[in-house]
Amino acid sequence: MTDQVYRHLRDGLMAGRFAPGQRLTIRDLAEALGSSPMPVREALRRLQAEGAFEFSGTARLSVGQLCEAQLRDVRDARVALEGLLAEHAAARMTWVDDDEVRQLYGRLQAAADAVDVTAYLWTNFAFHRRIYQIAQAPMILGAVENFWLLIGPCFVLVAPDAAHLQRSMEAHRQILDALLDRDAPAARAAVTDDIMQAANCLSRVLDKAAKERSVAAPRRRRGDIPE
Amino acid sequence: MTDQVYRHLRDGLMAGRFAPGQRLTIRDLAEALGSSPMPVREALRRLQAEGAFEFSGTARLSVGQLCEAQLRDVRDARVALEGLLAEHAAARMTWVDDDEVRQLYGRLQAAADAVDVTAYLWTNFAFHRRIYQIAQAPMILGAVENFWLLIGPCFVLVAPDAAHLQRSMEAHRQILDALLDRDAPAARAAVTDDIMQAANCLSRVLDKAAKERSVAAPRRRRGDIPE
DNA sequence: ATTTTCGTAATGTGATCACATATCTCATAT
DNA sequence: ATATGAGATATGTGATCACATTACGAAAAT
Repeated sequence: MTDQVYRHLRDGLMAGRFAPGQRLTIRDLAEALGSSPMPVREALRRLQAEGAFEFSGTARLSVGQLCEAQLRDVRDARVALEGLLAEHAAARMTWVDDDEVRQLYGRLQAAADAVDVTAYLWTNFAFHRRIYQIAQAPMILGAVENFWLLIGPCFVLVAPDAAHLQRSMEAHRQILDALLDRDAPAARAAVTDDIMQAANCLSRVLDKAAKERSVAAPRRRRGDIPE
Repeated sequence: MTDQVYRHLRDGLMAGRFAPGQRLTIRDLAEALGSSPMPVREALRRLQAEGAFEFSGTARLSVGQLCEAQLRDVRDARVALEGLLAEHAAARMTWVDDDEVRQLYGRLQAAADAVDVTAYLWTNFAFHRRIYQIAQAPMILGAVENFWLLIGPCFVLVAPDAAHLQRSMEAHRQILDALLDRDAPAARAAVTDDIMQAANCLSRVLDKAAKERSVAAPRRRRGDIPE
């Protein structure tokens, strides 16, 4: 049942149901999930190991939040790893995979048109995951999913930007085309574009948010919640 | 105190003090470390999340072991990630770092000459870690260290191969030279060589071990320990 | 009105216990 | 001698409890 809690939290993270820095308590989560605190503790330790949550040393548990430098690191690592997976996927792709990837692309387009951010986030990860599974390199995919876990909460902030969703769909279209053409270099390039675009958009949004916050709340009071 | 247990196990893993597939029990570890089973459980769950241990679903806990395909994945991921870190390290390197890296190189050479495998493994990771810290990309370094955790136990098998140790030192010499020259492409190439060489050697040793095992013990009895 | 201080409530941590289940051992049958 | 089966042991899991520490909030002093 620890796994059940783990899945729930992991899925919630990727779907953007947690805000960066949001505070949680083990007991509340346990009650919400109808279990004892113990499985929640173990699941949280596991997610802490993956960097998704932070046990702030002292009686404080919160959703992890990434600074600018960390976002840059994640972006670089994703470009390296997902680029590799995209190449392999293009090389190993068979006609059976074509339909599934096309179908996922369609669902992604639908979510983008409906501007349903949670659905878009979820489908986006499913789209990429399905592609990378074709590469048949589960260890690398695991590392990549760990990074997704970290940026999941951040992407909620990008949500309201409908323009980014459509721009992102262009990159996804290029990924799809490259895969259907079995063009490995093009697949890597398209995935790189997608990641870089998302990172740029996120960086812009965070900058703006930081500015607004510094104007609205120039100094922090004692009991202020970090986010 | 969970962290204490975690560090102990993690260090032991990297130093090659655990054999792939080796079976463990929570209670034994707790007794050996002088704590209750609880911290051990949490530390193990954390290490399971990183793939270092396997909770075989059912009352079975063992050190993770990698098959050939997984070793290939880890190799590819390491080339991608550590190559990136090596480039950044060469770019950001200052004269202060030169001495430290040189010193670590000296200790590595000493361990190689003494054919002290545990010391060599440990110093090898310290050498690479120190270099990658210069890259100032802790998220990427974290992912890389996770991979080290997985291959740590495997490298014990390579231990007896003194020839590999000296060959590996040539690659390390090239890494050192590239860094001192602030030559990013050369640093990446040298690190790639190092990783590929180690992977090849490991692959050879595992092939040979598999063959010997299939000859020596053609069929497995009921109570046999997998390794 | 702001800052400081102190008391209370809450939270993570560790320990112990009970339980379901798989594993191991030994006896038995072939 | 080997294979099979049943009893006993051991192991991971979950729950509950006690505790140290910390964060929170109200009250008081400036």
